[in-house]
Amino acid sequence: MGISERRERERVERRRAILNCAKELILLQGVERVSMEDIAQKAELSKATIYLYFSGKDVLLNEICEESAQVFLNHFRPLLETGLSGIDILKRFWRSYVELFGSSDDMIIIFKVRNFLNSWQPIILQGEPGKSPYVEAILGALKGIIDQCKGEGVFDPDLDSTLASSLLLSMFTILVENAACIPPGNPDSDESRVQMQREARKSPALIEEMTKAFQIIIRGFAREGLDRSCLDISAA
Amino acid sequence: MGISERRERERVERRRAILNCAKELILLQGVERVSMEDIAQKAELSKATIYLYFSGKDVLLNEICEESAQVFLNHFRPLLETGLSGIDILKRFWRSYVELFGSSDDMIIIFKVRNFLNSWQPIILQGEPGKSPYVEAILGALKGIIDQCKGEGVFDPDLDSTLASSLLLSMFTILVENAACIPPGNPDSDESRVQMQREARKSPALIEEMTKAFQIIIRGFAREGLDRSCLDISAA
Amino acid sequence: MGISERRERERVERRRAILNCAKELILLQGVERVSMEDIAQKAELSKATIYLYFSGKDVLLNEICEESAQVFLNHFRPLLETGLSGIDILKRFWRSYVELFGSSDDMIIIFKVRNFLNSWQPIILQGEPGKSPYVEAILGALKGIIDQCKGEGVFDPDLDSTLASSLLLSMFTILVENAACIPPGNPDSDESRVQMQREARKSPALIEEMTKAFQIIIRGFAREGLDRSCLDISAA
Amino acid sequence: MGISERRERERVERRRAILNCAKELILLQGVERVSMEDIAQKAELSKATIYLYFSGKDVLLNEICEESAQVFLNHFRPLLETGLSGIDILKRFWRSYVELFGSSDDMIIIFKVRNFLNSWQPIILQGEPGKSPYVEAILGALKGIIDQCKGEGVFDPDLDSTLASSLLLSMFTILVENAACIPPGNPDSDESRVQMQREARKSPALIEEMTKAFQIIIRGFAREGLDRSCLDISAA
DNA sequence: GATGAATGAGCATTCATTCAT
DNA sequence: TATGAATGAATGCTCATTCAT
Repeated sequence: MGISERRERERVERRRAILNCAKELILLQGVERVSMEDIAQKAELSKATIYLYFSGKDVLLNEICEESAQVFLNHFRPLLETGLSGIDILKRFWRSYVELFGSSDDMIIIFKVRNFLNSWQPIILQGEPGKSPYVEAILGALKGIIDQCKGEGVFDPDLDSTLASSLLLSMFTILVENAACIPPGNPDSDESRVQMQREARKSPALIEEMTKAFQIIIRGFAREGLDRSCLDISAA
Repeated sequence: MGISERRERERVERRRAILNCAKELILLQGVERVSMEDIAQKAELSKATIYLYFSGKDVLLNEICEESAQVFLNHFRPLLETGLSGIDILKRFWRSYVELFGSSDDMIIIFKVRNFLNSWQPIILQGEPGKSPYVEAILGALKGIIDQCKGEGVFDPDLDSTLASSLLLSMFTILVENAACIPPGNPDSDESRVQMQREARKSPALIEEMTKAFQIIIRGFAREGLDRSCLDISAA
Repeated sequence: MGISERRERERVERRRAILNCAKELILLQGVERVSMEDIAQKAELSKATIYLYFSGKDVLLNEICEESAQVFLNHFRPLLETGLSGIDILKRFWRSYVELFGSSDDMIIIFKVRNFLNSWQPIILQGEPGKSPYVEAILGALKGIIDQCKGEGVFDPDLDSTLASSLLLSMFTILVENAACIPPGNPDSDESRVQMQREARKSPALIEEMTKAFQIIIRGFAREGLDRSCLDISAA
Repeated sequence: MGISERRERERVERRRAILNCAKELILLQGVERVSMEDIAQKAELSKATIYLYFSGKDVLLNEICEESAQVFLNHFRPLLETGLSGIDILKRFWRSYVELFGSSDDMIIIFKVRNFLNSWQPIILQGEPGKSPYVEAILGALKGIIDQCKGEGVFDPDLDSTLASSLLLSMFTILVENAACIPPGNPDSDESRVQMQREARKSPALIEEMTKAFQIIIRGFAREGLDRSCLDISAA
């Protein structure tokens, strides 16, 4: 009776297992160094089995990206309906980012994979719409927040919100790329290197650095003459 | 006596020839699609000969990057000794960037290759120092300009100039990546696609877009309360 | 009692369903492009189930061929007991072939699959006898007709009827292979391509071409000095 | 001085060696079972090296076919300029075929590979002209001979020479396919199987069989009422 | 100094077949 | 009886790098 449900559950779990292995490897070696072979080995499956769950490498990578994007989206989406001011939403959006950045690998994954998949395509304006709905939802949400800030007189009314959200996202990408190679020490093993990176991402110094960068961009968005204190990210 | 000099000169020329061929191919196909085979063929040399001049592909790419960085550096370095104010230097630095961006391929090369090489290394804190002196010199110069702006009370005194220069450079990278895929038309051939991109890079719309992005970052750097008009990039 | 019969009936029907799906796919994609996966999907069964009915791909294909051969056989077998002269039987045999060729896909199936299966086995002397009884029955009937024609003084008494029937069958194979790639137009979809081919097989031009080829072979079989008019296929 | 010549010679020899290995394997296992890996192994080279000489598998196979076609062409081309009657040329053409069939593997190769390459394309009317010049030259020559026979009143004036040459070539293909699997014995090894086949191709029985088939087709081409003795292939 | 030749290791993808349930 | 899941073995192809000449 529950047999098909169990099957379905197992299938979903296996899917997740593969995705997790792939994520792990991406963190370990970088997207461009991960092969289907590697993923299969890590997942203790045959290569062919991977293709049972994902029709191709690009699909798998996109799925990974989407999964992480969904995590991010779920993490900050509630903010959008709080009735808060745009700048407050943006501040909390940032806090979400930093939190996830420290506590999970998802932020690293999103931007690393995205950067790889789109290495010869613009980050925004993907060819086929709907292919990466969650990533696009993040972009859309970000743009919405910026527009709200403009509407509320916090951001420069002449600010191009498409450009602005693109800039922000790009900044995230760069922060991720930088963060991904922070530990300069001698990693005993691959596993430990990932662990070191995870630790490093929680370091107050790094977070402060990142926040500074974000702060700069936000200030750049601001309306002329605005009292800067209301942009202060560190403040609650 | 002049024989060894001629040898050396020829060697340098050959080096440059290889680098130029590689550049051309990078523009034509994108960094990740260029193989040593391609470069050798274009340079009308054997693959093995390439290895006589460059110990490996990464070294070759780094050198390419360096060469373009040198061009850029030479282009704006005179500015540094003009005795102008920091912000004026920065404005002219930007103009240099835009000029070169439109007239030569070097800006594309620098950032495309850099982005490729460092896809698993930090843009800033490279492992072995001194490996990319020209790129670092640009970074240094940029940092110097920012420091000067800080000193002159134009930029926020708390601005982390290392971070700031890194941010700027990252922004350049993104602009380049975006610009690289602008022509959405039907390229008849690879050659014509490169040509289309070259044309596109001169388009006022693109330059305006880029300038907006730069402007945002600069505003983000500014000291609180500063009259924004003095940051206006478009102004002379 | 009726239960096991129903079981058996269902089994037979399922078998046929699988065979029909496979046939469809063969027409759609060509024998060499059809995988067990495709067949299973089309039959709305699992791959493993297919193996419950057929011990392997080659057995399945052979069965397909047999089924079509049976259709052909049933179509022309009544002729054999009509008491007609050999040459008249042969003419009607040909008419049967052309009719089936135009109206069903069986002729295409027989010869395409046969050609594929035997690409490394002789068409005639198969290893294990009795493996393809219907195909052999066709060959046998053909041989019988030719022998009758010999007996009736229409065909060369020295004609090797085994060779002759083999030649005829080979000719059919070639006609099928040629016919399979007739529509040079732009097929909107696989389905429409099959439809186009079905239409094309009814075209008078193609039938005339095929008849010419058949006529040539028949003339080659004829007894020396025979009045050719009695070999005229087009005549009733 | 002769160094580059030696290089070139070696290159040509290597090319030939690869082609010969591939031919051997085709005879041994059939075209469809031969992989680039197999060829490399047999040639005692790495797979990559094969790609140094042939840009792809299809190119390699086509080359093999062309080489054999060239052998055939060179073998019978002198006939075309002898001023002989069409039917005499055809007879000698046939003798060329039989001779080569017995003494070399080329006839087997041509028709096996051709049959494979064109498994879903018509034998005649290839897509891109000039891709297989030698094969096309053979077809053309055959058509020319048939036309000459028509002109000389030996063949039916209504004979469609394109169809006729296609039929002949198809017959050759079938003879080859059949001959390729003649030895029904137990081959001790792959090598010995090929050897057995080579022997079998010289057997008078097989040659007689083939000649009969050819004779039938030729008779089918003949003008009505023609004295058959002049078509006798066995006669000088 | 230059190069033709060679290659090992790798990659994404496919497919007939098996087996526990 | 039926199947979901798994896989081993291929397959065509690429590329940075090496080395004898």
